[in-house]
Amino acid sequence: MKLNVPNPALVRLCTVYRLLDKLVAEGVLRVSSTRIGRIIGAEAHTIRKDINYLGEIGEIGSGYDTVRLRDHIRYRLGLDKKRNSCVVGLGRLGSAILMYEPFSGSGYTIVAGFDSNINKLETAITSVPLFPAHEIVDVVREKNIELGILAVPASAAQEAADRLIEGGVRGIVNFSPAMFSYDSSKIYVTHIDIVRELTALSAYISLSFDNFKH
Amino acid sequence: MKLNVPNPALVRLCTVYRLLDKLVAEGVLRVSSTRIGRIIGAEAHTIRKDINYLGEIGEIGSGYDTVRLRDHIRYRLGLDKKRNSCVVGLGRLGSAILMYEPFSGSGYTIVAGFDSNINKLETAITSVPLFPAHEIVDVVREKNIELGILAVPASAAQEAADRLIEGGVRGIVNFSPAMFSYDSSKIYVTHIDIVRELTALSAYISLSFDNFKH
DNA sequence: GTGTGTGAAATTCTTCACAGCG
DNA sequence: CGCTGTGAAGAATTTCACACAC
Repeated sequence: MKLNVPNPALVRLCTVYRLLDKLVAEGVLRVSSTRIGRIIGAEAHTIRKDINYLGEIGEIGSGYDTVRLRDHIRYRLGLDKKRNSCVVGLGRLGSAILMYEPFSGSGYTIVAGFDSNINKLETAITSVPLFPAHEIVDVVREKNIELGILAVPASAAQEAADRLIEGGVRGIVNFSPAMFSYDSSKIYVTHIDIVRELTALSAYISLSFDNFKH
Repeated sequence: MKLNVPNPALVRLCTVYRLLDKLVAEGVLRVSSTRIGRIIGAEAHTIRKDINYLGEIGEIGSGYDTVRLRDHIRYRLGLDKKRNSCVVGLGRLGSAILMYEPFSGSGYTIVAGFDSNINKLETAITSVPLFPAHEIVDVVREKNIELGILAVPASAAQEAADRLIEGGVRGIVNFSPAMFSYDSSKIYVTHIDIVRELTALSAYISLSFDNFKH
C-alpha cells in the first residue's frame, strides 16, 4: 500500500507530531484540528486534510485523542524507527548542535561528531565520541548512522557530504552556507542557510509595502 | 505595480541571489539557467521561470550576466535595504548564531544580543552589544532592529517573540523548539526546528521503502 | 453549538513546448 | 547546438461545502 501524502502536508504532519508529543507530556487528552491549527499556524481544514491523508483516526464531533493520533502519525510515517545521527564540523554552530538538549528523547541520538581539526576534538567537552573527518566513512558504517548534520564552512561542504553519503547516510541537514551536489535518488537533503532565511524575510517585508516601486 | 511571485519561487530566488553573490565574488561573468539549476538542485526551466517572474533580464542565447542578474533580483525583491538584526537567547546555539561569520557582508548585521541570564551577558566574548531580556522592547526600538533570531528554550519562546514584536521587529527566524502565536498580518515568521528536520528526513526515508507496510 | 471526513472546486505552482536569438 | 522568454497545459496543493456525529 502506497501512502500518498503531499510534501507540504508531510512536513506539517511532522510538526503536528512534535506538538502532540508535547501535549501528551502535558497530560492533554484530546485536541481539535482548530486548536492544532492555531498553535502551528495553519487553518483547521488544512490540519484535518493532512491527518486524513493518513487514514481515518479522529472521532467525528469530538476531536482527536492525543495519544492515539500521535501514535497513528508515528506509525504511518515510520517515525517509530530510531535513527543514529552525527554532526560534521565542530565549530561554534556544530558544537551547539552536538550538545543540543532537545535531541534527548527525540529518537535521533547523536552518536558521533567529526572535525578535520584535531585540536577541536580534544578540547570539546562532550560525552559524544569525536573522530577526525577522514574517518567519516568508516565510523558512519560501523555505527550505522543514517542521518548527518553538516555544519562545516562553505568550502568543506561538498567533501563532507560526499563522505557521509559514501558511508551510507540516508539524509542530511545542511547548515553550511553552501550547497553541494548529490544523487537525489539516493539521499534526502534539507538546506538550512541562516542568511538565506533572513534574506527571504527581508524580501517579504519589502514586497509587503504597497508603495514599493519597481 | 504589484510583483506576483509564487512563494516557492521567491525562496528559490533568494537562494539564487546568494549564489550569484558568490559567483560574482569568484569573478564568474556569465551563468546559464542550466548551471544555476545544477548547483541549487532545480530544473533549468524552473530557474528561468523564477527569474522571469521578475521581468526580462537575460540575453536570449547567451545566459545571464551575473552582476546584472544579481542586482536585478536585489532590486526587484527589495534586498538592497540593509536591516538590523538581533539574537534573543545566548545559550550555545544563540551564541553560535551571534558570532556566525557568514553574516558579515550579508547586509543583516547583528546589532544586539539578549538573554535573561545576566551571567551570560558578562561572560560572552563578542563585540556585539548585549542586553538583559527585559530591555528587548526598548533596544529594538532604539536601534531600529527589523529582524529577530530566536534561540531561547521552548518555555521562553512566546514571551521573547511578544517582546520582539512589541519593539517593532518585522520578521523572526525561530530556532527554538516551540512555536508561538502571533498576528500574521504584522510579521513574518520562519520556524526552524532541528528535531523536526530530522523527523521529516526520517519520514522520507521510511516512506521511500517500497516494502514499508501500513 | 463544535467536531471530523471527504469529494469537488479553486487555486497555486510546475512543467512543457516552442519561438526567437547568439 | 545551447540559450532565454513565455503562454498554455498539466500537476500538485489548498480551500470549500456539507454530510454526519457528539
